[in-house]
This record gives sequence, structure tokens and C-alpha cells, in this order.
Amino acid sequence: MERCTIIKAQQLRNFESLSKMALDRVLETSESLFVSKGAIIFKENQLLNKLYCIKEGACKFSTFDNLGREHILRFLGKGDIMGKRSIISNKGANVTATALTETVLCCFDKSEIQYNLKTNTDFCNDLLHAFIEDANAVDKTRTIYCANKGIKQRLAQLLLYLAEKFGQDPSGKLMIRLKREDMASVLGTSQEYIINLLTHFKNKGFLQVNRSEIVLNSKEELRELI
Amino acid sequence: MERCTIIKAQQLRNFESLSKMALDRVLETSESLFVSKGAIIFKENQLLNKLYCIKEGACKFSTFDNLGREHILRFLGKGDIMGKRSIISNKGANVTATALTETVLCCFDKSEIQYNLKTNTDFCNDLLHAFIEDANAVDKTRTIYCANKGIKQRLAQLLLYLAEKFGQDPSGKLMIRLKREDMASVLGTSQEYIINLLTHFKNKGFLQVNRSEIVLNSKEELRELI
DNA sequence: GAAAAAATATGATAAATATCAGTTTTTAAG
DNA sequence: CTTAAAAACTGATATTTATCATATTTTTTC
Repeated sequence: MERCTIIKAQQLRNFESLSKMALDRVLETSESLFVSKGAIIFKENQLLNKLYCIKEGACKFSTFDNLGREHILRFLGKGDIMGKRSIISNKGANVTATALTETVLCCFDKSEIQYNLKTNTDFCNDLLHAFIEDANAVDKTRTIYCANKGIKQRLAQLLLYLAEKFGQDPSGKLMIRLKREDMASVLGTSQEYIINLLTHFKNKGFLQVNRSEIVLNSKEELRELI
Repeated sequence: MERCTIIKAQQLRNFESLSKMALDRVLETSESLFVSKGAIIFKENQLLNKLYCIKEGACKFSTFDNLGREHILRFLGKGDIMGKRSIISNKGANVTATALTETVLCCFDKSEIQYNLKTNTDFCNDLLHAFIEDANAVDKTRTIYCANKGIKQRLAQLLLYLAEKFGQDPSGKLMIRLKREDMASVLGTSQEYIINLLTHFKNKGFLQVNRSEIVLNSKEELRELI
């Protein structure tokens, strides 16, 4: 297993939350974990014994209703931390975490995290900032759903969000490739309707669609819908 | 101003997050603030200099879109803490906080909070747990919107949530009284449609409606809709 | 490389929701 | 107490969204 140094983790992005995590004991116990596309990292209600930081790749948080239907709550990328709540509160995870792509995780031992929580205010502050980032991200994605607009507008907003969160290549292609069903799950609609709307956007010239590849031609026109 | 002792604050509810906040200096600077119904406690982007804990009453967090329409993000009640993110990160508030009823707040000085963040891991852990509670509440309310169900089902779920969060009197009447417009803002729909749905529920016998008073007759039947 | 499974696609119809125009009731202000 | 403003209400119509049946393409599996 490759060692995941905190320094490396810090380089993942300019993320305050890891800036002071350079504690020897945490470092000693961190290790990399390679996860294949579609694999479940942890399940709702599962008591975690690792805190995960995404070094490379993308994941989703989701929950399942009593009919077994999946509802995607959030997308996570490089530098995002997963499992905080379970590790700190010693309770089962609130969500199911699944890899959307080949993913490399940096894993920290629960016991080391808990030791530092008790003894190191810098470390605590780092985690507090991670929670603040989380809450900000939730607020941001929240505007996708809660604004009282139609699903057409929400899809436009979701595509713009994905472009911002995961980036685009020089041609404008979204770096993240989601299934239609996943988009539907985020927006709380059917996969057929997503397809209809994507076709509608394509006909309007806002974007190009080729299976799971989506190229945004005009972010402006998508924004104007909103 | 009445002194708000931490002990009192703790009694507000069985809330871990305040259990160890018994720090003399914080205590010294805490004071009560009385807020009338409809008053704004703080606005989005405003840099806060107090951390607020609700002693009595109910509040809402909301945000406004570029057309000026309000979107309610969350409801807050007894024991809930407001303003954490701004106080810790020294940035503007992410939401606008408004009193839904006559409200009594316990206010803590920013400088004292920040001093304790730097020196006291117990205090940090308390705030971490407050963030965890927040995130759990968000997840819970989230199921109201993101589950791919119709607005009828979402309204049923919202009513059940309000009953759980703010309680009911012996007759089943919701202790919190919301405007139709506020319910519409939470669910992202129009106030007229909320009214139509409430009438529909009334005709079905699930509840009684008398202006802003709502009596839930059959929580079971509401649950079955979901 | 063939068969099976999964994902994408299409369009018609049914159902849900938005919007509008107008009325009544309640609350607030003077 | 009166008037103005806000909130609650109603129902008809237009629009959006869900659902279904079916077809095609891609990916997976053996």
C-alpha cells in the first residue's frame, strides 16, 4: 500500500481542513485504498473504522427509501472527506458512499482521529472547517432542488454544478460521466424525462449528447433558463 | 437582560452540544435577546458577532434567489444553535435567520467562542457534535424534498416532520403555525397548490384546517401516502 | 463473438402541478 | 371602529411531468 502523506493529501486541493492534520500518529496509520467504479465504500448504518479522503476520483452519497429507490444526496471529489460523522460520534454512517469512477482513497484510523480530537485543538478546528465546507456544499447543491423551478431548470443547474465541481475538458465536455438514472435520482424524477430534457437541450443547441458524454456548448443559455 | 446560564441552556433539551460549554468566560458574556415574530435575526452575507442558541420559540433559515423569491432551507427550535459557520470561519452568514414566533435567544460573544476554539478541545468537540446534529437534521428534512414523489406526498411528510420537530397539543394540533406561503416555499411550489392539497387532505379526513391551525387526525394515513 | 443484460432513446397518453383571475376572511394600522 | 393590507381560498385552464410500451444501442458475461 502506498503511504498517503498529509502533505500529499494537502496538495489535493487548497483545503484548509487538512492544513494542520500533519500529526505524526495520524500519518503513521494512513494508507491508500483503491476502489473500482461502482464499488460501495461504506453503507448506511455501518459503523466506520476509517475516515476517508478522496485522493483521486469521484463518489456519491445516497440513501434508499422504503421502496428501495436510491436518492443521491451529494457528489464528492478530490479532497473531500467521507465518514466524519460516524468516526466522531461513534454511530452508524448516515449515507451509503459509492465510487462513481476508479477512486483512490486515503484512509485514516478511527483511533488516531479520536485521539487527536481529544488532545489537539488545531486538529478539531480542521474538522470543524471540513464540516463548514460540507454545509456550504449542501447549501449550494440544495439550490438545485429547492428553488421552485421546473425540472428543466433544475437539470440545467445540475449540469452547471457538475461542470464546476468536476471540471470540463477544453472542448467543454464534462469530466464526470453520470448515468441518466443517477441524474434522475438527484433531481427526483424519472430517467425517461431526463432523456427527453437532454434531447430538448440538444435540439436547442445548448449541449451535445453522446451517451454518457455531455458537452456543454452554451453555459450562458443554460444559466438563462434558471 | 436576563443572564442565560449554560446550565439553563443545557436544560433546553438533552443536547450534547452544550453539555461541556460550561466555560466561565463564555458564561460571563452570554445574554438573552427577545425577538418578535417575523423579525430578522441575521441576514445572508452578514458577518456575525454573536452565536445564538434558541431558548424559546422557532426560527427559519432561508435564502433568496435572483428573482427575490424566498426558499426556506430549515426550521429551528428550542436548543438549536445559529450562526456557527460565520463565527468559526469569520465569513458572512450563509442564510437569513428569521423568527417564526416570539423567540428568546441566548447570545454568546464571538471573541469568547473563538478563544475557546483555540484552547479547549471539549468545547471544539461540542461544536463538532452540533455540526453533526445539523447535518443529521438536513438529511432528515432532505428526504422531504428529494424523494421522487409528488408534492402531495411531500406535504404529508412536511406536516409529519413539523409534528415531530415542534410537537402537537393533546388534540393533535401542530404547535407551530406556518403560513401557506412558507409551506410552499419549503416544498418549492405555489401557495395556491398547498391550499388545494390541504383541502384535499381535509376532505379525505386526514386533518382539520382552520386558518393557520392544523390538526392531524390520522398520522397513519398521511404516512401511507408516502 | 454470441447472448444476455444494462443503458439510452422515443413518443403518446394520463396525471400532477402551475398559473391566473377573482372572492372572502383575517389581521394590522390609524 | 374603520379601513387597508395581508392571508386564505376557489376553481378553471394551461403547462409540465409521469408513466407506459416499445425500440435501439452499448456493455457485460460466458
